[in-house]
Amino acid sequence: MKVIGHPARWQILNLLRSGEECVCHLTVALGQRQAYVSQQLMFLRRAGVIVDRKEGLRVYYQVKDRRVFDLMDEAGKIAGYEGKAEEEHPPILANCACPRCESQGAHKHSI
Amino acid sequence: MKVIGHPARWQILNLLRSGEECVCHLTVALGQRQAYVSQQLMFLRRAGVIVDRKEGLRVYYQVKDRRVFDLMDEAGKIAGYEGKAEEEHPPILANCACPRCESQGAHKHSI
DNA sequence: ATAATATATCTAAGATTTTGAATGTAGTGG
DNA sequence: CCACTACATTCAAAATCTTAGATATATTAT
Repeated sequence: MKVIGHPARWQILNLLRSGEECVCHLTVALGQRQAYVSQQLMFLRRAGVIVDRKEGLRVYYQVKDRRVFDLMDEAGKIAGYEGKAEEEHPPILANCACPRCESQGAHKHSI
Repeated sequence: MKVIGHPARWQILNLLRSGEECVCHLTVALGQRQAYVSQQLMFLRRAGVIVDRKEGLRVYYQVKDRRVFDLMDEAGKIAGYEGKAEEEHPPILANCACPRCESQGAHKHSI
């Protein structure tokens, strides 16, 4: 319960709506230090909300039970949080070096 | 969010599933000091989850938006909390002096 | 007005959570 | 083996939350 009642954690979970993401991506998306994000991920992992999958150097996280999203939507609605949650997770970040973001839209050859 | 992620508050909300209850009833039901219960009620009130109605000396509370119960049920299910929430709110307490409890089942003339 | 009852609020100590800083570990490439 | 990268963990200070104790307010009765 209190697991998701935390801004950074809530944000992380929203980012995981579209599927699994690597720590580096989440770090860029949150605009926080890596250690901090890792801490929150540890919290969520220990609470059994997310699971990790290692692939080489990278670690990918995804939610264990997608019903948490329903819960978040419900909570959002009750709190009168108008912004439809489904839209707040841009899967591609311009300044992210993770594989997914690198491959797509990586036209940053400007200045 | 963190509003309901608190044992006493969660309990209070469960007690309010059956409708409005007075503070004295909630106090007996929780087995806590009156001031403590009142504090939690203040918390819930300020968070906009419950509303109060005064009637003479008594103050009755009820939830503002019953969808919080759906939220609680959802959360309970996800957390694997088997006990079906609907059953944990005995409306009548033997040792409660509030009007509702006094009127009914007040046969406590035994030892 | 005084007393009694039901509930509310204030305060501060204690407990917990959050956050930053430093450091540790595990894969990968040279 | 050494260096590097991506991530994890530990530790402690700072912020926040919880709770007990004392006290205040409002309503009713005398």
